[in-house]
Amino acid sequence: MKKYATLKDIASALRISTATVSRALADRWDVNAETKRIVCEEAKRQNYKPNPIAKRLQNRHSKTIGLVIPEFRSSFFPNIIAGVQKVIDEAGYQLLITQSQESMEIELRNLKLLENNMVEGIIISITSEGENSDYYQELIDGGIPLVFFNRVPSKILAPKVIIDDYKLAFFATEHLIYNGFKKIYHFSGPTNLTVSKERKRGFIDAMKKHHKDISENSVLTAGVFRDNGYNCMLSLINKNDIPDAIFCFNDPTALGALKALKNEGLHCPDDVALMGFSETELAQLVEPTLTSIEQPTFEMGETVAQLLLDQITLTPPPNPQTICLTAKLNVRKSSINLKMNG
Amino acid sequence: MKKYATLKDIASALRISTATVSRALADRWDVNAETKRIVCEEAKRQNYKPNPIAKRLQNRHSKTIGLVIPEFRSSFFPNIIAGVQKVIDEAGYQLLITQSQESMEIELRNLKLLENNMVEGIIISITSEGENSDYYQELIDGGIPLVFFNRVPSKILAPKVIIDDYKLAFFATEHLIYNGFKKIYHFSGPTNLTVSKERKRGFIDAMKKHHKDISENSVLTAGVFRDNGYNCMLSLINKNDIPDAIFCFNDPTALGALKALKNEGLHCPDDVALMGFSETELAQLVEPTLTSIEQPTFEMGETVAQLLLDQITLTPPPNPQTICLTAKLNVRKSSINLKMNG
DNA sequence: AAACCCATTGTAAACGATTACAATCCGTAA
DNA sequence: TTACGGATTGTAATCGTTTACAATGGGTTT
Repeated sequence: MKKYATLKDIASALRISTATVSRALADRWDVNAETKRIVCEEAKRQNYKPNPIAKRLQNRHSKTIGLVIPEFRSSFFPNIIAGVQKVIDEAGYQLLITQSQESMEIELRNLKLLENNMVEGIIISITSEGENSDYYQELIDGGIPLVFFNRVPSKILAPKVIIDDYKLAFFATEHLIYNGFKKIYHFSGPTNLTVSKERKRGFIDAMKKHHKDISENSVLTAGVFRDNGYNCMLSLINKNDIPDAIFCFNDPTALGALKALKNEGLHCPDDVALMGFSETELAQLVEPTLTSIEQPTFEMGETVAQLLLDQITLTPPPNPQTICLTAKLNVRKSSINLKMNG
Repeated sequence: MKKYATLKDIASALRISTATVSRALADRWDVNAETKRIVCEEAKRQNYKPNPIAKRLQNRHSKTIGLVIPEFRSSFFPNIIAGVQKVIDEAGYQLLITQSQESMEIELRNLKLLENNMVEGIIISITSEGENSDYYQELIDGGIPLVFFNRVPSKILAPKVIIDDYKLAFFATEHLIYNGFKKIYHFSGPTNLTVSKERKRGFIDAMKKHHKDISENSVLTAGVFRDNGYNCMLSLINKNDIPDAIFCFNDPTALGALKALKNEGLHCPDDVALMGFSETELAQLVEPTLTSIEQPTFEMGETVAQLLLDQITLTPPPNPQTICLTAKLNVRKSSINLKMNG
């Protein structure tokens, strides 16, 4: 019936106390060398494995941290996970990964699941649906530090790792302007996300700076998925309101737009130039290759993990800071003005 | 100092025993309604959350299962995770996800990590590097059931979920043959993986059946990554040994080959037709779109999870069975013979 | 010989929850 | 009045491990 051998089993087999067995296995100085040998032998014989649950109950920390990400279908989040894992591993912590699938409800369930597993902290990028702000705050108040990255909530005071979405969107837009495109549109992300707002603001300010026409039609709310970009592009085509270039919220929406163009017999960048954001692996594989902003994903993972570890291990925990990483623009074929550059 | 409120805290605040508190919170019949009310009130006031670790220690199971996958950069494994998660969730279990990054060493570390977390079973797809067979057996013998999918070990007796790689590789090859391609090559996977062997066998048998030339040059060992396909293709081009069509081990290698072709100014399918396997999302996005075998990933996840739950919950556990799911061939542009079909 | 130290081991409490069993109180039937 | 049953609560053991403290026994010092 019993699956595991316990300290008690070893102790009774050797007719000594569990305390001695525990000490022997921990290789403590205050136990006889010969006793150690015998205990270790018996432990091996019984295939003893310490019960980590009992250990945790004893020393009251799980050495585990939780991760909540919206999805891992694009290469963006997996790369971040790799960075997180590296730092976490080195610190002797374990990582519990969950996936919210862009749903607030699943996110909430995941947070509770992690809480139930007594994680010592949580790293999270919020869903495109919105924030469970109340629960974030509850967790923090309850002693479980949260650290946000990429998609961060506005109202919560906590460490965050982001890139300067505003500046990069500004650059991206200027890139399109400098390339000679006239009618430039923006497919923006979910309205409730800060990143969406920032990128949109960057777009608008860049357009204004260069005195480009900008109407209410210039910005369309798309979303985060490929379908969103596809539908947006399609609606523009149907309205026959076709821009020279589009700065898309992210790569999936840009790829969706690209697909719509192809389906309707239009060409990129000849008819419509496209530009993505966040640099998924696909950007280099599609035809034409996609201009995009490359975020330092691995580094972002490392940074956010380190911030969380600081919250957990340092006393008192450092004040929440927002770290802003730099990203870079990768120019590829999808944004090159053929009319202008030959 | 103390982070969490415990039963004892509530008990002493109300001057009753922890037993009563425990029973009240569990909403048991044998406790006074008024007491229940008071206890619940006090619990809320102190923000009491039951300690799951203590619970686990008590009832001696973690209600957690582990998952080890090689990577989640392609959409293949993420889809499987979604299927697993659905079944697991419904059964009231939790999922601990780990990533072996195609490394035997990391896989071993992950297995130990899961073991230390007292998972009640493990779902695993082995790395392309090889199998930790001895440890798999040790875990199984130690009472932690393993269930394999997709990439399965040959020597271990355990439930498995696969597709009929042989048959599908056979079909895939025939598809190329029927399309009129003459010189057909195969980029095979890592030699130690069963799937590699099976797909290769399917390829060879199909070629033989149709009396196609097949030399030792016809099969090149590539690997699982895009780079592997790229390098293989490049070496063929450099040797000027260019086939009409290539049946690739998987989509990444096919995409790598595609990239090499493009770089060298060759065209697909005009010069070389390509065919992938396992159907990542990318297949439909690249130019030309990639013919591939579509595996029922979500269903595979559901199936493998159910097999594991059976092992855990049923007594006696059912005999290990190997379930073979069916897959389908999605014909796209990369394998259409333009010379033949106009 | 008394006092003390050192090495080694055991005892028992603790971590937070659950639960078999016993105990208490009150009302009611005999 | 006694005894019994039901409702409610408490006591204490248990899960597997760690650890403060006490205990033992032998050797050394004075």
